[in-house]
Amino acid sequence: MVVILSQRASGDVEGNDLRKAGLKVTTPRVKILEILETAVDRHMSAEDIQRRLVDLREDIGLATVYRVLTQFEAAGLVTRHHFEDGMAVFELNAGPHHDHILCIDCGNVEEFVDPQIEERQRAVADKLGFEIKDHALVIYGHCRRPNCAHRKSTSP
Amino acid sequence: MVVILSQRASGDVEGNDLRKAGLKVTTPRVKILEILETAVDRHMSAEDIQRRLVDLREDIGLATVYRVLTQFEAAGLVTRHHFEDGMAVFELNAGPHHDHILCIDCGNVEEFVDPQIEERQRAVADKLGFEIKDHALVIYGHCRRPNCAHRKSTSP
DNA sequence: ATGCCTGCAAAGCTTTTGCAGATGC
DNA sequence: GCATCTGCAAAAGCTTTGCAGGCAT
Repeated sequence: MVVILSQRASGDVEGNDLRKAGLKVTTPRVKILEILETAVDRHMSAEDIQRRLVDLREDIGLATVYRVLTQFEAAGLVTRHHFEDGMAVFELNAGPHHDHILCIDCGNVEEFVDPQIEERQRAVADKLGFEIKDHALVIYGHCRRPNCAHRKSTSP
Repeated sequence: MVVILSQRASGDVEGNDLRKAGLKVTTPRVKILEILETAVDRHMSAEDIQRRLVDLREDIGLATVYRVLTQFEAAGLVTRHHFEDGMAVFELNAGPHHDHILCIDCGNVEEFVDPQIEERQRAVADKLGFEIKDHALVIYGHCRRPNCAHRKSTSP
């Protein structure tokens, strides 16, 4: 017996996500969603994504990338982060909330959740009389990856 | 007996801070430092500061404000934050490290430190093999100030 | 068929930079 | 007096918007 595990025509699952979000299923949207789903680095800037599109021989303008990402954000499909380098990065919303720790040298981004931190934040907000809507915790540091400082050397 | 508590000619303390930072004591620098020291809201954007300068009848260009703030940042006098609204805000470095909680409605920013959060961050970084250089935690929410939603109504 | 999308180009916003004149030391 | 600093204007980078044509439904 053979079980077909991932019978997914191109645009199938993505199409459903898009339709659920009330968006027409178009090439730019499907492609961008695919890129975000299959990205090695889950945190991409608009330019990163467009570079990827160019690689894939997709003729999609940067303006469209921004428009699509903004729509995705509104639909809750992606989250927009502003790390300290000014440029916005987008991340597919899969799995629950998490925070980020990123390497100053190579740009490596890792995700984590710490229940105690989450808990203490609620306590702090409570004490100060705030009703938490959202929060962003980013730790900056140096990672110990073998190929770290990679980006440092290629773009000095 | 009379003790003179704050015998500070204009530019006195600021001048020392500036000289210590290796910066010439000039009008723009002194004024901007004064504004940051006396600000009700310790977190100001470049534009906020320039508006203040205009109020004080100081003819100082926005470019200079940015230049001075960048120098102050390099000298460790101020910290530049990028909250999620895109515009950078600057804060005078007084007192130890702290995190921020800010109101989505009125822009009210409060500061806090939570030893447990700090501690857990070190633990997380350690587990993931990062050497922490810095971190930014911002909680976004709704505050319960009597005059909250103030900014919401003035700039809709 | 029609109303939502896209590409292109142009504008918008914050921030930076070049240059000639001004200013602190 | 000389190097540093400032003001102005122009440029730069990221992101958004206007418009005419294209595409999904």
